[in-house]
Amino acid sequence: MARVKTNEARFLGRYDPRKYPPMAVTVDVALVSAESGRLHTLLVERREAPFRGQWALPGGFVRPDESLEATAKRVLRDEAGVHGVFLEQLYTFGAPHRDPRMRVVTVGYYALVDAARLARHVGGRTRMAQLVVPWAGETGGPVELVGDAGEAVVPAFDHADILGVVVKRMRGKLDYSPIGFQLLPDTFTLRDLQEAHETVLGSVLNKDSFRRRMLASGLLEATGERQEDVGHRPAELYRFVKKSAV
Amino acid sequence: MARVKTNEARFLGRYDPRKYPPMAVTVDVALVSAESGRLHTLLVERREAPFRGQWALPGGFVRPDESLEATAKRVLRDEAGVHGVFLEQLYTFGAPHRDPRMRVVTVGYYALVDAARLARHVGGRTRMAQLVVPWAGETGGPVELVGDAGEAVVPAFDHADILGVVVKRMRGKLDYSPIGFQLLPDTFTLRDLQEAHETVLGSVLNKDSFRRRMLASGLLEATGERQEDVGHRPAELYRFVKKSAV
DNA sequence: CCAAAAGTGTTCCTATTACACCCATGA
DNA sequence: TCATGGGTGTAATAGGAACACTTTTGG
Repeated sequence: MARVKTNEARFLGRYDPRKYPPMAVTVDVALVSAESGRLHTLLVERREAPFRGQWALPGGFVRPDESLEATAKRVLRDEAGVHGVFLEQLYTFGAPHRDPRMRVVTVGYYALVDAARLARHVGGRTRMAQLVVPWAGETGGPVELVGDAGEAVVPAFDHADILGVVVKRMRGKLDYSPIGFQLLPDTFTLRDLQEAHETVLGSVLNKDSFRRRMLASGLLEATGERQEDVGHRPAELYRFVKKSAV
Repeated sequence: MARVKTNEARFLGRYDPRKYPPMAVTVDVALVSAESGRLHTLLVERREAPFRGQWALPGGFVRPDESLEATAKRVLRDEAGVHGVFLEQLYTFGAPHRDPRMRVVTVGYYALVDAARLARHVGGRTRMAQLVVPWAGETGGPVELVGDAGEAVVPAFDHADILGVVVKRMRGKLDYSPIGFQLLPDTFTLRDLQEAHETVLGSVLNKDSFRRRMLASGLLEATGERQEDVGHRPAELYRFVKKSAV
């Protein structure tokens, strides 16, 4: 055992990492929200080549002593100004020439926030773009991005593909995982929640069964408060509660 | 607003990819099969430090002009001797000190084969180990590995964690994705298929509803042939057919 | 003829869907 | 009082689970 350790120590001392092909690892984060039937994401203007002047997902190189998730959190904080949101690893993209500078493998993450919070952090070098999904269900493929005026926004790198995987993942998880709540503020009505689900899925849902399914899930807690100034009967406001283990 | 800009400016100033210490990207592949209620995976003996003499998943560095999936296929071919099997990206592991040599980010893949085919490629520097899953459902966590004699096998690196994610992923996908077939030879009985599912899930399934569910899925095609020499009524042999788009 | 496992028809149960109707609010 | 959407009770339906039963082989 000591022998092995000694051998390993000697090996590590002689080890030269530079003989391996240079490769960079980045993390790109798709920050997504849903509002009035539309999915949005936050983009950052690139100030340097490649793709200078184009819009890209918030992202950055992984630092030597930083975990992948820590990189994602840092990027979200520094480039998008948000923290404490739902964040999950998505997929890793490593096509040889996806970055013209050098070989860059990027680990894609996606994060979910409510629309108001996303809008609060737009400005300067960042903007929002709407996701238009040109495929149904979980077919998959890149998404199209359009700006406020309906103009096409062509993202840098393979970020349209990354966003496509985000939508596919969200559609897949929505049924069995409480990610819909992540797109809403702290309190929300059942209709808000249903709209968020419909926006992600790109299809309409049955009102009654959706209500019952959500209430039966045990993930919702009535706040006792109601909407105000809504021009019709005000809906109950609910809060998301983590399902407690039995 | 100005605050955000300042952050971004600092961010840009700090980021010069050339300054960074080298980072390596590897691909590790968990080749899994199921037989008589047990999940197995193929391990390779490490001939060099770190973890010299220990057992690890087949893996290797991503080459400069090689996609991640190409690396996975090469590793499967060169180290495990199999090709043309189900292969899917799993998750990317990048904890800072998971490899003592240097910072190594590894993209985990998993591949599925039938047990006979896995056994055919064992020998020399490779062995099989049984996966023992110490958690129920999709709780998650590392798995334990045991050899033929029941002895514990401690894998190198974080490979026990990777295998844990494999099992969790398989359990999640089994219901809505035709991955069960990938664990079986070209023709198989419905009981074989049910056993494979039960092995992955770690729980027993209802015979009748499993049969009907599988036959209704349209993914199975009766070959017209039957088992031979089985000591009881021989079962129909089925074949997996890709669901054709309407 | 018996044991063992394949395969099938029927019923039960549960969860979703669909429909109908009442409720509460602003205008 | 009307329009609008929230909220609820009830019936219809689909799919899985459970059970009983028949079928087909080897011994």
